[in-house]
Amino acid sequence: MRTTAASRPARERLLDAAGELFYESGIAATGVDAVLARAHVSPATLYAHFAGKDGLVAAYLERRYRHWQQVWDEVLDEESDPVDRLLSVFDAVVRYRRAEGNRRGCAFLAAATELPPGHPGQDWLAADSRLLTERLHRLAEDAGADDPTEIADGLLAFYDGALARLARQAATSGLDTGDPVTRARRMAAGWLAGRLPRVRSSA
Amino acid sequence: MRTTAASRPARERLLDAAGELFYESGIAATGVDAVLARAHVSPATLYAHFAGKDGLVAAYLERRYRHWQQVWDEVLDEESDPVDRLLSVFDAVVRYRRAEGNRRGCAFLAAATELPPGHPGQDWLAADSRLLTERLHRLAEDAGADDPTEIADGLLAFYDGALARLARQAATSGLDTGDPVTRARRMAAGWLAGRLPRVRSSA
DNA sequence: CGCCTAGTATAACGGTCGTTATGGTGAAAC
DNA sequence: GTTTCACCATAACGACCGTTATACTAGGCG
Repeated sequence: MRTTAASRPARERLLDAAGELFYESGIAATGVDAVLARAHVSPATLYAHFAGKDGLVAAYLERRYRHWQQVWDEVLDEESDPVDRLLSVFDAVVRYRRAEGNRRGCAFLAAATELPPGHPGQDWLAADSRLLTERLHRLAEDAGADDPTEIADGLLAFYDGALARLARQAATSGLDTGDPVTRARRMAAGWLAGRLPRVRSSA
Repeated sequence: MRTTAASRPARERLLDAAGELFYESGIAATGVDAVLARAHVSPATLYAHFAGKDGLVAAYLERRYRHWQQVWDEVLDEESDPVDRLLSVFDAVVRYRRAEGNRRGCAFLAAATELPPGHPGQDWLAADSRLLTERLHRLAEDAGADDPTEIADGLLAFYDGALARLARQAATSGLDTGDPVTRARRMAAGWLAGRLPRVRSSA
């Protein structure tokens, strides 16, 4: 193997470039040529590793999904209080976004509006939704909620609200009331307070 | 003028077709040819009425903005209770969406992720955000809120959450807990309850 | 050495994009 | 009745899209 002067292999360079460009400029708006140029990869190599652009898009979403899940896992391991564990989804978003400079909003929300119905990347959007609902449901059970489904669904409403606000901010760029995610966490904490059997006050 | 056998003039036919296709299939994914074919309009006519596709997109967003504002006005005229007037934004969305068959999510949220930064349609996205924040702020003042900015921002969080959920549903298509907008209204009403000086219970 | 692998560079493919040009047509205005 | 205006249909434009083909090259390994 060559890997071109001790750099990373072509497949990872492609994923790096795709992750940067798809996220920054949108999936549809980013041409294959731009990804190839940024990754310093020839067209033949791309199509040897992925099933065309759609395959690259799916791999890009898969990578983001796994990374996001991993960050949430880490945050979750640091929390012991059941309520804090429920609210950890907001802390995970804060940490996830900080790692890439807090620019733009949720890649999955953007992809949900960009990808056509049959696209292979849709599987990872569904996986993201499933991860959110199932994990929140389980954490609500652990917190002793009477109706875990309602708790999970309510928290998801706050979560989605924060993500949509981030997407809106990109266009508005006006005066904002701080970080939408932090604000959503605060509102969710208040909403949760009266709704769980026994609550220790959370940070 | 011809207007082609008693049908509507070409400009309105173009806006009708664009409104249908842009909303249904996305702005970037819809070619000019598709709009022309649906509107039964020749290319020269389009470019005589609009400044290219970008101009048509901006006009499409402007039309949606004005219609949305008008629906909200109507709903607002029917409400007298200050709290109901604050929550009218959710009722307006329900009515607005019902008029077009409840398909897909918010066109402005989708456009916010699709349009590049300098696009002429961005003005209408900003106008939408401004309408929401300013009107909610004024309604919060009318309701006698101590901190109208906080009330308006909180309601906007519920509102954005409902829209993002709609966008997510298009991809997930799983079992849903009823209409996200109605659910957001219920949560917002509960959130509002303890936060305003005097509250009559609202429907 | 010779083979294989993973990669390179360049070029072309057919298709579609947004846009413009050309020439024609029917109805209203003068 | 001629002009004028709004619109039509068709075709072409250059640019870019995603994709494939061709030919070449540098290490790893037997």
